[in-house]
Amino acid sequence: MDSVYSDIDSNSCDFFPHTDDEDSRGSLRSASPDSSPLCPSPSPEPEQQLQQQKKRRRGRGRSEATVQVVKKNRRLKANDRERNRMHNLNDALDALRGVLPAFPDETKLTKIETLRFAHNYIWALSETIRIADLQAGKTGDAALLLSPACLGGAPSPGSDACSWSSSGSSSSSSPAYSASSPGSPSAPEDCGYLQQDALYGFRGFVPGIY
DNA sequence: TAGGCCATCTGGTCCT
DNA sequence: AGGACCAGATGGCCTA
Repeated sequence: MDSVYSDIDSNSCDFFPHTDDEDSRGSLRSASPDSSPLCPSPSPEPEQQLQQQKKRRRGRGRSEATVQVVKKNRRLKANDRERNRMHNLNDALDALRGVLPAFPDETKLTKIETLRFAHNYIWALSETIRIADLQAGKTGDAALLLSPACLGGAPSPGSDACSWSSSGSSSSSSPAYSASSPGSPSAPEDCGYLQQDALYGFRGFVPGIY
């Protein structure tokens, strides 16, 4: 709309130097503070001050300029909160990127890629567990395909604690990216893509749930 | 240069 | 009333 705040915002990213109270007190000297209608300005100008005071009494207790400044300050404060909120969101996304298996020599995942990859990854892990359970039930062998550390807490960022070993054969350290839609809860019985096809294909992944 | 991604601003809505 | 959350708009940066 207007670029009034563009300069201000670039300078107010790191901190918000003053509060609403400070603003209403400090920058509203032209318009008298709303908190003290009975206390006139120290140097009463004859005509304009009287008119402003009349305006104040007529209105809701605040002059137009005061309302504008208060609005502007609220907006700046809201901008600051929104900025921090988005920073927190980005921090959480970074933490998620750190937990996910890293691409081999690839650029940082975008936001949407991170979310989709995490979705696929969780789904693939759960599939692995499911298959492991099935196989364990068949053979009576309780061999786990994933280390218990992978099943319990979150792996430390960048660690290999959850190295991909869905079958133990052709795993390498590559993550699994399901190119098919993992949104479907019913996974196909043939889970070979967990080791192969699912890898590196998620950028073309068309999610069904987004 | 077009398109994708991102950061930020902004106004609206909901919640406490 | 104020804060959190959300979605749309906008402009900058980067890459194919």
